[in-house]
Amino acid sequence: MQTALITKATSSALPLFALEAPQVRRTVDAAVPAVGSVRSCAKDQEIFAEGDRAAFVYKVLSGVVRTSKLLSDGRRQIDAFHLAGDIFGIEAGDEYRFCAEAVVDCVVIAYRRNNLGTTGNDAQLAQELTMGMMRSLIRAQNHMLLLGRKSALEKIATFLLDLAGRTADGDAVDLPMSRTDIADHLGLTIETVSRSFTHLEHRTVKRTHIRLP
Amino acid sequence: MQTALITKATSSALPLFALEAPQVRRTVDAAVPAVGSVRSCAKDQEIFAEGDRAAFVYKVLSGVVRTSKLLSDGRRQIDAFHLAGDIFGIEAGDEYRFCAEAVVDCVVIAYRRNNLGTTGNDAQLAQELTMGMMRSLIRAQNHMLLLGRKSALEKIATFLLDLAGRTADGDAVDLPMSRTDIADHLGLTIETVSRSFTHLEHRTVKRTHIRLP
DNA sequence: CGCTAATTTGATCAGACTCAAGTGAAGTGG
DNA sequence: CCACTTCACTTGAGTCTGATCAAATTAGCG
Repeated sequence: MQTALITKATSSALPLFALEAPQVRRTVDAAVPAVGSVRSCAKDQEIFAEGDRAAFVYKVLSGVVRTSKLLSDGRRQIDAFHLAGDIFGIEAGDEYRFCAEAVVDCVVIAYRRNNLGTTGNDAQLAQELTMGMMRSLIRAQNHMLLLGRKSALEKIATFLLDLAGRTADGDAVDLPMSRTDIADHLGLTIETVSRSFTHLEHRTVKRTHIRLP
Repeated sequence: MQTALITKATSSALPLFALEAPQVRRTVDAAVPAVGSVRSCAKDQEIFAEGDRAAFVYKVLSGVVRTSKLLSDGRRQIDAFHLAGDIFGIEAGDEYRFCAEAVVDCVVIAYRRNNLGTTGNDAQLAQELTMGMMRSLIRAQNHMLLLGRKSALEKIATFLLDLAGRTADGDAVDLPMSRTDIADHLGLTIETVSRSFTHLEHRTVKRTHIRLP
C-alpha cells in the first residue's frame, strides 16, 4: 500500500444542512442504531449491483467502499469512495443505479428502507440520510468540476488533498485503492495516474503546498 | 436558435423518492405557493453568485437557468441547466457554492430559507426540496459518467437526448444555450462542440437512433 | 522460490485543444 | 435600405495532453 506525503491545505469542514441537523462525522458514534444490521465484506466483494432492488441504505463503519457505474462496453466511472461514517446506497427509485464494492475488507451497517422516516424513533436516521444525500451532492458537484475542467496532474492533486482532508491521519495519506480505481474515479488511465504520481513525487511536491481553488 | 432533430430513445421518468413524496413535474402547478416571491430575470442576468449568502432556494417557473462553478483561472463548469419546474440553489452551508445565471429571459420563484420545513404549512415545500436535491444528485451522478468516460460525440449525443427527454417538444429539441455554455457543461471547447454537431448532422443522425447505455 | 498480478516506464498514436481565419446573422446608424 | 460593426458560430491547420500498446519492474503470495 502506497502512501503519499502532502500537507493538507484545505480541510473542508462540512457545513450544516439548512433544515436543522446535528452533525457527527468521522466518529462512527457510540450507539449503533437499532434497526441496522451489521455486515462484513471482504476486499472486492460486491455489496450490491447496479439494478438490484434497493432495499437497504448503508453506512460504512470501517474500511472503504466504492460506488460505480458501468458503460456497456466496460468503461467505468467510480462516483465516490466512501469512508467510515459515510452513507451510500441512497436511492429515489426501487433499484440501485450503482454498483457498490468493498475496496478493502470492511464493515457496513444496512438499514432497511421501509422503516425509515416514519417510525419516529429513527427520525434521526432520516435526518442523517438527508445529510448524507446533501454531502453526496456536494461531492458530486465538486467532482464534476474536476472531471470536466482539470488536467491530469490537477486531478491527482485534488484527489490527494481531498483524501487527506477526509482521513485525519497526520500528514501522510494512504491510498487503499488500486490505480485502476483511482483512474476510474478521475477519468484517466492507470498509466496516466502512475505517471502523475511519479511526476508529483519528483517535482511539484517537495513537501510543498498544492494550491487549488 | 438552433434545433436538433433526434428521436428520443430514453425517456427517463423520474422515480419516486423513498420517503413518500407526491410528484408533479414539468407542470409548474396551479397554486403558486404562499411564501415564495416571483422574480423575472433578463438573459444572462445573474441570479446569485458563488459565495453569496444563500438566503433563498429557487424554482424555475419559465426559461432556463444555468448554475456553474469557476476555477480561479477562468475555467468554468456548468453543473446543470435548470428548466421550468426545476429547483436550484439548495445549499447546506450559508453560502452558494455556485453561480446562477439566466440562460434566456426567465421567471423564477424565490423561497426564503428560514421558514422552511418548520412552518408545517410548507412541509410540502420541504418535501419538494428533498426531491429536488435527489434529482440534482441523480443528474450529477450521471453527468460524472459522461464527463469522465465519454467521447466528445457521446457527450453531445447524451446531452441532446437528455434535453429531449426533459422538454416534451415533439421530436425537435431546441438549444436555448450558447455553444460556450454547452462546452462548459460537457467539458469540451466550443470548437469541439461545433464540430460534433456538424458531425452528427451529417453522419450518425439521419433521423436515427442514438443508442446509449 | 517461482508464479501471478499490479505498477511503472517507454514509445507511439489520436482525440481534443489551440490558434487562426472565414462565414453568417443581428443590430446600428447613415 | 444598405454599408458596417459585432458577435456567435463554423471550419481549417497544427500541436499537445493523455490514451494505447508494449515491455520492464516490483510486489504479493502460495
